[in-house]
Amino acid sequence: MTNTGDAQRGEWRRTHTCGELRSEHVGQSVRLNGWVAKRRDHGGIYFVDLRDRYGITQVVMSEAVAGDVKLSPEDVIAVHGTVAARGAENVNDAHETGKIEIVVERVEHLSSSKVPPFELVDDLDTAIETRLRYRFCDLRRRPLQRNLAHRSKFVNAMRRAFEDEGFLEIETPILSRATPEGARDYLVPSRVHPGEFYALPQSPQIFKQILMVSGFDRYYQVARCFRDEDLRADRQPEFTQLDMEMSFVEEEDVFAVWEKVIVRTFKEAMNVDLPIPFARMRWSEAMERFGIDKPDTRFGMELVAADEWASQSDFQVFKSVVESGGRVMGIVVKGGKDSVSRGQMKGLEKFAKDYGAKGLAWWKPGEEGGGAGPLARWCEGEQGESLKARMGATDDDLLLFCADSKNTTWRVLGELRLHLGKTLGLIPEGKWNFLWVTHFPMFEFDEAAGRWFSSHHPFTAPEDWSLSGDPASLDSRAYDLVLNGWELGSGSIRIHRQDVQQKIFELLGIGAEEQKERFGFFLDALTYGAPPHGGFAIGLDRLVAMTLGLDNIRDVIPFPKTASASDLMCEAPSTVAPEQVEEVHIELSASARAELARRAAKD
RNA sequence: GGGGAUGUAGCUCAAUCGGUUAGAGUGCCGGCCUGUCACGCCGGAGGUUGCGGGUUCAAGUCCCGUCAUCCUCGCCA
Repeated sequence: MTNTGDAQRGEWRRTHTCGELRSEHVGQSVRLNGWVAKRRDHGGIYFVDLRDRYGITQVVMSEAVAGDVKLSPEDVIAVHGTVAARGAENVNDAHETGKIEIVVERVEHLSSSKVPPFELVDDLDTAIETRLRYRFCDLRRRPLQRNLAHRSKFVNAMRRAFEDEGFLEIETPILSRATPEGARDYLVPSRVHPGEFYALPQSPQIFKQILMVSGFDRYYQVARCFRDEDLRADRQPEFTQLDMEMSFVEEEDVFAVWEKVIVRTFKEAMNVDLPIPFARMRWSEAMERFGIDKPDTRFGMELVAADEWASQSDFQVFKSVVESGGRVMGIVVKGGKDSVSRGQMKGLEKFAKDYGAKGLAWWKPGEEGGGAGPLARWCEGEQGESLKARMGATDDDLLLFCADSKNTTWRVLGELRLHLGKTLGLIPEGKWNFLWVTHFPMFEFDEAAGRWFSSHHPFTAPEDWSLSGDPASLDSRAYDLVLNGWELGSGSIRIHRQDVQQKIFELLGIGAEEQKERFGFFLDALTYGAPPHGGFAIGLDRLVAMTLGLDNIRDVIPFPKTASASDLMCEAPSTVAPEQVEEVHIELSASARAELARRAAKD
């Protein structure tokens, strides 16, 4: 074996990748470069599986060649040799290159590897912590290489689709300014302006609206967004949106562009044909039928209103809830008489309580003695028959009810429905149920803060530009795109009238002074010829994860952070030199200093 | 900020009621082997049981604290 230093410069360079060679190449003299995936030493003959991101090719060394070769797993080597056909009994169908192998004449060591912290195999079950610490190894594994390749292909198809629709990709600042509403901002202290901070954008919202004012009537961007909030499986502190905005449009124009883009992307990146148009549903219908604003429409078991029945029943709990303005609703578990045991009912009751229910009333009409469950005694005779009729239930079913405030009832039954859908296996595979949810409420009242908040964001246009009536009853022109119960993205028709925008700010408790201070430039822009406009942004990480069948977005992000927003590989965040802190005019609090001292003492 | 789970060899896990020298598989290292592809056979190395404290004759095991990771509620316009 030789080292690269011995070789003529460039002589080691590959003629083919490790996924490329086939029977038709037999006889050719080739050079391959790659990582040592597996070694099988038979004494007189030595097999190596050579891996790169294109595939795996088996290379064979005779004793004469292998004699002084010393290979470790994950070493980077170059092999010079000849492509040979394998005998019929030695073909390996697991690899696309399995009909051939390389008979090696010379091996060069390009780089050696320490023993990796875990085996770089496809079906790995190593703790995510270790995988993230050694992400450079983890990313070498084929599943992650495939995920990122898929992501690239996906994003690329989207870009081409937007370009072909006449959209321009325009970049907006990462160093921006803090916004009072919404998520917590990531802040960057200014060196030049003592005591002042940039904020990383939660989204390019204001910039893209200003681009509309500037006349870039079709904008899009693959935009990185930052939100300093606690993490989840589908949430990272920095994430990517496919962001877009367009002028002179209404809802259906935005929907039509996205349907075109998504159909094309699914076709090009996955060869999946999606039917369009996607379904549309008003927010109020989504809540009433599914109890949630992002319904998974792949299965039934929809919520059914039982308020009327409740108000006529003798069950005081139900009756009083309806009288005090609450809701009584239920879901029917088909065949639940037998498929849901009494023990499982306990679990469902706890589940319901975890989501705020005071209890879970249930009834199995078919069980002997007029049915089982807490509701059975109120369902005798005609009462029971009318409830069954109303719910569309039979004696084989299980009926579950929640009686509470409107929001709690929706929530509990909506979550219960999803839970049962999953655990009872009611959700069919291979379906892509896209759904536009429209007409979200304009505002929500926050009891704790004692004021109104925008349901979407404060730039969302109202259905009624006059904003007359009770804020609670106003519909907005916000919309979400939902796929199989996941919220993929959201958008709205925006406010392009300065007077209306000011009114909204006032309603949100942002006074004239604060408006000027926070949004002066934006309100100003609206007075220089703002076209009607609207837009949408899709969470790319989620969409890519979904299309790969993953329920965690970590595996479509090359360098994700942990639940405590740390990067285990580069160990961010980190302390910095005291001078660096001073330079940006920052002083650490006593508690921060104490924490640092405590950690330093441990090390 | 709250709740739950986990933490033992490089990796994945086991270790009975608190009781001998903490085991297995895999990986790694050495030897043998000419057709393997989860190669095989023989041998070997490898442990601060996350960290700190406590209870006990005795702690991987029980208690308290702490750290990390995962899931989740709040939060995420």
